[in-house]
Amino acid sequence: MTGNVPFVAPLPKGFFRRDAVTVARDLVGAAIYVRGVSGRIVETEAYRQDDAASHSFRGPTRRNAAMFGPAGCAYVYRSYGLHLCLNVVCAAGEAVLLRALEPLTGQDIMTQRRSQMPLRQLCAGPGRLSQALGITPGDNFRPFDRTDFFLSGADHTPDIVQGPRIGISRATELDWRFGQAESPYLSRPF
DNA sequence: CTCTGGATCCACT
DNA sequence: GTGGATCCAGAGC
Repeated sequence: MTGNVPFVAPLPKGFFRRDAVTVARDLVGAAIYVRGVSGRIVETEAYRQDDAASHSFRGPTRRNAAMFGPAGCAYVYRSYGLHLCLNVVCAAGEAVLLRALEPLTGQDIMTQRRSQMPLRQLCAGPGRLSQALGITPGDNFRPFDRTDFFLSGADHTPDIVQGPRIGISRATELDWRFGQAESPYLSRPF
């Protein structure tokens, strides 16, 4: 296994203010730092306003307000009444769902938060990822612009695979799920 | 106001 | 592979 050393490469200005599909692809291989723990992003999904599977499809509401806020901020929502899911806001009404990480630092903390789950499953899924990172509803709207809440560019360009998004019932024909090829930390194989 | 169905995870069979 | 947990936003009346 390689790449267990954290890296920091600030993303270019305007990186997030783009099409969510482009950002979703470009975030594979990037790293996320949240309050002392970090991971490499190995799986993402894009959601756009012209996309029947997106929370933003029918325009701004109270829940999806962050999706219409500044690019580069978090959109956090509760799923199935239990889990939290973490997105990064892109262009207006668009966001990238972070679906899986390869744990980098703070593995002990993440393991504790995740009830001693094995490394491979620590961040393999949007709810698991949010729990491992300690994301709360209070992180909704939070900009990724601090050392303890940050998104870094990739330290190398991984091979990318893509396919249909998971767990949706509309717009299933769109291949807007992106992953790092052959990563053992994916929520599901492609 | 009521009703429905999730951008999920986990335990169990 | 299946079903339960758990709850609230959004839609419709």
